[in-house]
Amino acid sequence: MPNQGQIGPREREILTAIIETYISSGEPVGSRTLSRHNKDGLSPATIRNVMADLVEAGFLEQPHTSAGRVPTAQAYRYYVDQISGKALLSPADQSLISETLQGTVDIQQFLERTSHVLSLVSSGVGVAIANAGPQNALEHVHFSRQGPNKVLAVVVTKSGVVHDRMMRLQRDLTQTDLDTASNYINANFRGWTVDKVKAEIGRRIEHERSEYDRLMQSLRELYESGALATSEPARNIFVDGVSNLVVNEEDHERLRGLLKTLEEKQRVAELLSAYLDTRQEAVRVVIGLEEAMPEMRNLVLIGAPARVGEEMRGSLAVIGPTRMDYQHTITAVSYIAQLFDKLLNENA
Amino acid sequence: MPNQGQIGPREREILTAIIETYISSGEPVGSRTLSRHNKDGLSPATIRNVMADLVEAGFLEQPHTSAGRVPTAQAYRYYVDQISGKALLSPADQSLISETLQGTVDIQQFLERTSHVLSLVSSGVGVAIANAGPQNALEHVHFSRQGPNKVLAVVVTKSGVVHDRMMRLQRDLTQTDLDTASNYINANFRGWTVDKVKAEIGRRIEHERSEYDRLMQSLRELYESGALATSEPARNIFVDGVSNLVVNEEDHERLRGLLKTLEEKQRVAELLSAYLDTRQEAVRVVIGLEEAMPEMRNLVLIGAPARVGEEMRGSLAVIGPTRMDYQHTITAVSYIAQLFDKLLNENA
DNA sequence: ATTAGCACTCTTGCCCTCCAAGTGCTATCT
DNA sequence: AGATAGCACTTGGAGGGCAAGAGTGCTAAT
Repeated sequence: MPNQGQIGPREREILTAIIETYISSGEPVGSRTLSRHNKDGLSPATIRNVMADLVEAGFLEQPHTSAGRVPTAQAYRYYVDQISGKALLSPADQSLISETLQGTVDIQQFLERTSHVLSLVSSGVGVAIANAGPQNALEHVHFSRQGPNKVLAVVVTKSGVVHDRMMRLQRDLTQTDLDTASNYINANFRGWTVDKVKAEIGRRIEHERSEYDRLMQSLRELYESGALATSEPARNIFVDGVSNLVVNEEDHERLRGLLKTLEEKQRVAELLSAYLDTRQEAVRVVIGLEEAMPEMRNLVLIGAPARVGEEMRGSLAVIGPTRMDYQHTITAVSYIAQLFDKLLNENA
Repeated sequence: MPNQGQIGPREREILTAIIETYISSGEPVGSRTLSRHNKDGLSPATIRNVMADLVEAGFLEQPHTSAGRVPTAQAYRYYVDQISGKALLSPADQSLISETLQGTVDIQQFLERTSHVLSLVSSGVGVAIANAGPQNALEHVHFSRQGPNKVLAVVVTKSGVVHDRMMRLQRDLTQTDLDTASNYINANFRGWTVDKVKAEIGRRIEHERSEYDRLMQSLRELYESGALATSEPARNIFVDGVSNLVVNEEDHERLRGLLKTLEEKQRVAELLSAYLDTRQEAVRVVIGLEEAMPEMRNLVLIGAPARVGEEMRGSLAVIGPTRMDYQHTITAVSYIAQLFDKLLNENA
């Protein structure tokens, strides 16, 4: 990080102007155009001098000798730090967001709409994830016999997430067996976290070896078929607005790779969890995304964790081009993150 | 349709050769190259004559005067009719497909994997839909109180589809109220189709006006909150492999529009339901997709209905470029459609 | 009926030139 | 000393001309 100290007020102003011009135009910005569009009448020559310094300090680079300057990742980083927390969301966007999110019936739908509206108000891809971690408290389970050896397990957690799972058992259990089992689980373990329930049931069926206890046999059967697995992560990952990325990407091969990655929702989830700390409160802007995934060069992640209910946490983010309206997007993400908790408690 | 009769065996052979060459090369095919690559040593001049006839008959067109010929939609149509039912799926693909689909736990997952594998074996977008029409027979319902005025409704149909829905009621019902209601519904209506159940409950609560019947009040409350709505169609539509389309599309604006449409799964569903008759048995190839959706120019739909269980029907399809390996894709779609019923009955 | 020949058309790639935009440097101004 | 004006230099992109390649239609010959 050379010459960080050289950033005085004049340099900062010019750097900001360059970045904003570049964001809106998409083309390398030169000293002349900048001097024209900028209100304070600095001459091109002066600006050139400052630009040279900024190149030196690592904030700008030039595609080739006689072209304008383009902001580097470092410049975006600096810019984002400068503007953070300054903006207001337009009333239009506010109402678009709250109208879209109002009246959702469950978390999945809420996440889906969140990702959608994120992609609408930004120029990037909207992502919304519920970290369906096993830390969720059990509300109740329900088993229902669907046919010979076929059982449907429904696991509901306090936060309102539903996991349904059709299973094939080794042995055929009657509906009465199943009801006995679910009553047992609900009576004993309501409020426990799902993984603790799982562990405890495992312990009990291990301990209670008597082959003649019908309940224990049923439990064992259900346990071994994975009745309590809540991990179907792909169901709780929503990605929307991929088409937004088409505009800024000229290289077909790269675009294809990018879309492919975004289609593998699991990888998107990894990305978020790598960069978003669920304990942090504010919006986070990650600028060098290509370090984690090379196909994501020139993309930034603007994300925030979101608390839902008591225990359940989620993340939401926009993945968009470095050339994006940071101010607007950051504000939008922050706004939705704040709504998250409130709306879900209201509606669900 | 002018001059359809002009298609003799010679013309047909040449037309087929042109189409296949064009599919594999992607460039307008001229008489010279065709005469070289085609085993029967016809001279370019002869081929030119035939080509002229084929242009006349509407099977070919030339982008400009001195370029080769390109097949028209009519040509693809003809070609597909010729080759239908001729091919075998490669063992590699067969095992890829069955390995992917084996071990699925529920319909959603099955559909998801189907769309994925369809996109893998073709050069297009894989689509799988469960027509969660209200014609499904009710297996049982289950209501569970999640908090003040908050109720989770789970509706399970015979075919194993689960609809869960978090509702907000006007009045607060106790879990006992809810259990009474669900027992009532399960005892009286098991096996009915969901829409008939809905209609009948509507009739009964209308008829039984006594305000003092607690059960009826609960039912009314649940009914009015939409407890029996099974229509969250977007949950049962899976689209995968959009990135495949990037390769063949050079115009960014069109590509963007296309992706946008594909992201609106509802529209994809409309497309399938417009062109696929669930009563038909075989694979259907639709060639002029732009008639229904202008952004889908140069795309074809290769789809088939799929029966699942008894009543439940679904559709699966590939949406890909006109320039695709028809033989291969048709066979794959047909193969998976046949597997559909079998696998789901086995596993679920 | 098929083919060979030929003149014609059209696209593509290439090279060349010109031009606009931008730069760095130096001399000058305040 | 900082800001500006002037100037020579660089570079990518747009446009024009040119030759090559591929393809066509037509006519005449087999």
